[in-house]
Amino acid sequence: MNLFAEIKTVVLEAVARLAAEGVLPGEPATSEIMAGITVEPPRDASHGDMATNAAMVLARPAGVRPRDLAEKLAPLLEADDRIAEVTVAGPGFINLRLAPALWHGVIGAVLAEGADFGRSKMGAGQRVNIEFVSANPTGPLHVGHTRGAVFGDALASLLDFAGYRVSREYYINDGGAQVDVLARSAFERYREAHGLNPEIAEGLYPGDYLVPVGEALKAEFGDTLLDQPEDAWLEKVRDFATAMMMDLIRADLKALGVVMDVFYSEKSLYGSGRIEATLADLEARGLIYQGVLEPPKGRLPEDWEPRPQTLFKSTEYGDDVDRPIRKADGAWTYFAPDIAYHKDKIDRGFDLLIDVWGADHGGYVKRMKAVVAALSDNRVPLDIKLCQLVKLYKDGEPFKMSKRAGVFVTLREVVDEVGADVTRFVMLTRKNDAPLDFDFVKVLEQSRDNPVWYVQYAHARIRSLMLRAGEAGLETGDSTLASAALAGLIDDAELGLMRKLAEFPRLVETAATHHEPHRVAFYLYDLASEFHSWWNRGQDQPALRMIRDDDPGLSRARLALARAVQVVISAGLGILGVTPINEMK
RNA sequence: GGCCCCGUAGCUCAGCAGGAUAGAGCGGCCGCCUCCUAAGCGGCAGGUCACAGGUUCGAAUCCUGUCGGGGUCGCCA
Repeated sequence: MNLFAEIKTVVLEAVARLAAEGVLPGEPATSEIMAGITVEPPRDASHGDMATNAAMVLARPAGVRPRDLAEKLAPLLEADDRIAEVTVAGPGFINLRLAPALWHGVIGAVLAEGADFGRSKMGAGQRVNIEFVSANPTGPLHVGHTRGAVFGDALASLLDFAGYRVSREYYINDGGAQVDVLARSAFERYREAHGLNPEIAEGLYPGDYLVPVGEALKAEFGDTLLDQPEDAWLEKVRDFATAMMMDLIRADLKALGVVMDVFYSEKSLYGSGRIEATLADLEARGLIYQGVLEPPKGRLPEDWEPRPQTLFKSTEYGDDVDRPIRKADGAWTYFAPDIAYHKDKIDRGFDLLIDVWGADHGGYVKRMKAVVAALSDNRVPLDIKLCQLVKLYKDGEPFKMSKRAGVFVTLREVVDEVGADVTRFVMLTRKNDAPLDFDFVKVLEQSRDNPVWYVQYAHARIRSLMLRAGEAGLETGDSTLASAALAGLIDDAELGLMRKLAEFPRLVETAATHHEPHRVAFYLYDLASEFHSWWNRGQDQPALRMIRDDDPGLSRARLALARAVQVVISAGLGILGVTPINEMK
């Protein structure tokens, strides 16, 4: 149920009737113009429950004045039972006040639909591939990855809720030089496991998370690799260590509540002919050539020298320069397998691709979009969401990470310290492209400026309320509450809360179209705020208390509203992957 | 220098598909617990939405330019 969509159809029908009666002269409104018609909550609640800009949008093509058109639309709208009052305001807004019963109906819808309230068919079953995390398999996930993991996972849930068929995917960078470095690093730990002194040379991974890998290598291979030249052991050790790192990463993700549908190996592309075939495809379109790039503008790198190389003509699709796909030594750049990988996603039939990257990869957005546009003949959109840095604090003090010493704050440490639910919610309290401050102390604080706690508190309060109601002899089952007579809910706080609940389905759709799960978190904060406010009105005015010993009917109505709030909080948290709590500790 | 992101209250940030008098939290000041969780609520103060143009009936929102902050810039991923 989406009340805004429902009322919008009323508006559109009224417009159609005017058109049929010839009241809309001039050119017939195009579908583009019609799409500009909105039905929204007005910014100022005193204007009414909903406002539509229909008259202002249609006035120009019709060649009439907005207010005149609004005056003609008004009586048609007022004729509908669901609309109690229509006023024309400002430059031509039509403000609608809905019949209270309509708001009351929201409560019924929430209680009937439960966790599915707000679920949308917007996506129409389109298939979406969301690739996220995709960290190099060379060590445990750290905080930066955590943000991407939470964002991608919540976005996936959001799109699923909005009616898309979603696949969560992780691209394993197991084909490049970094996994050879991993192998060499692990080999030193293998030597260490045999009682030898490891030589962690500059450029190797020093972290002691490789110590168990060394032990495991010893268990697997005994001492058979010890005196062998690198050629003999590199591949074995690399595959072994990569597999162990992926186990580690999978476990880290699981601790955060993230489960991937697909792990896609970069290495699997090598030797399969897929890279060559994809590049041949591009070549057939005239998009691959040998050429010499202009040096970058401005400050020239020290070792710059013009060099002919194999280039992809990404400028054909909006990039700034063409991009190399082979290194000087003839090996592929990382871009080449990435092209093949995205081609594979297109071939698997997805209608929409989403990549979630760290902001430091921003320079690669254009070339990736260019290649997907080229390979899909502009049919498959690719949206790339960049996640900004996470800055760590401990009670206001910046928390330094030293990557060189292999000391960095891992996903696991964050989750162990504050829990997966808190981690997830906090990671979504900023837009993805804004930097995020994460304070280990403040995220656990129990105060209003900690949104996680504040939202959870509302949920727990309602739980507590239901227990109280039960003790007072009131039935609190959903079916009982769903049949409550709601006409007594007329206080501003109550109507406001119902309006807020009615916004949820619409919010889900906007958040989904923008690929912005943080909007759900902000909505929940607002909803919680309105609930706390309502609660406290009962503190000030006993007549507004939710449990009224003298009026079981009204109590039931208010409990139904409270329960509906709880259900929507729970549904919203569900999208974010956060478990609602029932009791504050 | 090129490209990308950002610039909204003292601070941290929202701003819904361009809509009416721009919002919240923190900090400051003033109130509310014999009462369902005061871990909360209400109120007051605080803004040239970086700046200048443009499109529009209407711009914090879209376009161009300037300034400021961050990221990134062939053979790392």
